[in-house]
Amino acid sequence: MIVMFPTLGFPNLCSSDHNPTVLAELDFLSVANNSSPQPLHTNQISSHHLHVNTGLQLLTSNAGSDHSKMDDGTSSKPENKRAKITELAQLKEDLGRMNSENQKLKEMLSHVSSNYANLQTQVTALLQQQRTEQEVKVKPEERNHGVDGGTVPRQFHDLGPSGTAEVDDQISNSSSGERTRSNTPSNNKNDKDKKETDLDTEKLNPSNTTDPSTPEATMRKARVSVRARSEAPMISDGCQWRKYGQKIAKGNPCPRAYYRCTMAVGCPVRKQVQRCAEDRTILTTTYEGTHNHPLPPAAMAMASTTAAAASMLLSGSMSSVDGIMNPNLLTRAILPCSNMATLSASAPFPTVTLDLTHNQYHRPQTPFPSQPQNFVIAPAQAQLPQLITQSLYNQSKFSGFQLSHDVGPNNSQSPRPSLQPYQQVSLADTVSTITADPNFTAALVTAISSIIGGANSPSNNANNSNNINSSSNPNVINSATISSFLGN
DNA sequence: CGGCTTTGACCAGCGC
DNA sequence: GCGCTGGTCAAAGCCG
Repeated sequence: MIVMFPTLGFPNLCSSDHNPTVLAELDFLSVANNSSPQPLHTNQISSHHLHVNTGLQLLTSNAGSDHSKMDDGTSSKPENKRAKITELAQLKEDLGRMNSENQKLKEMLSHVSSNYANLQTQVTALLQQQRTEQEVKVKPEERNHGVDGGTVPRQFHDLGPSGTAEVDDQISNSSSGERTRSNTPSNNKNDKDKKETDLDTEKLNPSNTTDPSTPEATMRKARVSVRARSEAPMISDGCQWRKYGQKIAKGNPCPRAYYRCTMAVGCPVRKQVQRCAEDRTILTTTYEGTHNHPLPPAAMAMASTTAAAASMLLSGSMSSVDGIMNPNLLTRAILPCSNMATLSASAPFPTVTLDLTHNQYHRPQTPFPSQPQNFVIAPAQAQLPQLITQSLYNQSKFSGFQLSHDVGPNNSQSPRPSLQPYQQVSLADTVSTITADPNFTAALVTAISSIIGGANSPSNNANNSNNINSSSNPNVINSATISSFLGN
C-alpha cells in the first residue's frame, strides 16, 4: 500500500535508512498486488507446492515408505491437499482485498498530496505577498528590533540578523572564545549587531541564514511536551543526547535536566526532562527545536511527531495577527490528538503537551496549571496519539502506558494485522487498524508529519531553504490537510 | 584520551 | 534597582 509513496513526496519512507521491516512489508505487498512476474511467486509457489505434493503422493503410493523423507513433514493426504487449496483461496482472497485497499488508499493519498501541493502553492504566494507588504511597512530600525523585541529569553536574544536559533549553538560549538559573557550594559545594540554579524559570517551552516520572521526562526520557541509514565530516568526516543545542565525548578523538588542533541554538530534540538512533582512516575519530556540532520528510524517517529505538533502550534500562533492563538483552528489542527493534547499560549514558549498518561477523555494535567489560557481540546478521534503512543511504546521502556484497545501492544504483536475492507465512513478505523502494525506506525507518523509539518520533517531540514515555503504558513496546510486526511 | 555528567557560576527576563 | 527564576556555560571529575 505504500508503494506509491515515492511518487507522493515522502522521501522519508523511501530512504534506505528507514525501517527495513517496513520496507520488507512493502515488498511483500507490492509483490502481492502487482501483476509483475514477482507477484506470481505466491501463486506459483503454492501451485508448485501442490504439484510436488501430488507427485509425492503418486510416488508414495507406488514406491512405498522410502519417500517419506522427501515429504518433509508435508503429508500428501487428500485432506491436506484440500487444506492447501483452501489456504490458497484464502490467500488469493486476502490479496484481492489488499489490492483493493491499496488502490483506495492510493487514491486517498493522491488526493491528500494534491491538496498539499495546492495549498503549498497558495502559502507560497501568500508568503510572498506578506513579505512584500512588510518590506514596505517596516522601517530599517524597526527591523533591528524584529528579533530582539518582546519577551523572548536570552537564547533568542542572541540571535543575530539571521534570526536563527542555531547561532547560539554554533557559537558554543565552534569557538567558546567567541562567546563573551561580559556583555555589559554598555554594549550598545550596534556593537552587539556588529558582533553577531561577524559571527554570522563564520557560521558553518548556510541554511541558518533565514528570515527571522519565518517560522523557521520561531520553531525553536515552540515546544512539545510529552508526558508519559516511565520508571526510566529518560525515555528513549532514538536520539543521542548530552546533558548540559540541571536545575531545581520552582515548585518541583525534582531536578530538571537539560539535554541537547549530539547526533550532529550544531543541532538546535534540546529537551528538558523532569519528573512530575505530584506523581513521580510521570516523566515530562519537553522538546524544543527541529533536527537539522537525518534521523535514524528509531528517532524518526518521535522527532516527526514533535515537529508536527510544534508546527501545528506555531501555525496557530502565527495565524492571528495579534499573536493570540486561534483555538478553533488549533482544535481542528490537533483534533487527532485531542484527548491528550494541551496547548499553552501564555507560557514563555508556546507549548503543546501530549499527555500519554491518560486514556480516558478528561482534562489532562498541564505543566502550566497556573496559566489561565491553556486550551484543552475537545475529545475526538485519536489517531495521532495512538501513533505517538505506539511509537513511544516501541522505542521506550514505558511501563505504565495505558493504550487504547485497538492499538495496544497486544494487537501489535500480530506480524501482519488483517486489514478490514476500506469503508469511506470509517477511515479512522482503517487507519487505526493499519497503525496496529508497529513497523508501519513509524513510517506513517513520518508520512503524516511530512504532510502536516512539511518543512519540519527531519529529512527536509537538511535543506532549510525549503522550509520557508512549506512551513511559513503551515496553518493552512495543517488544518486543510488534516481535514482532507481525516475526513476525505 | 575522548566523551559524558556534575555542578557552581553567569546571564537575561520579569515582577515588584 | 533588586531579587527571583529559567536557561546556559564551562571547568572539574568520572568512566569506558
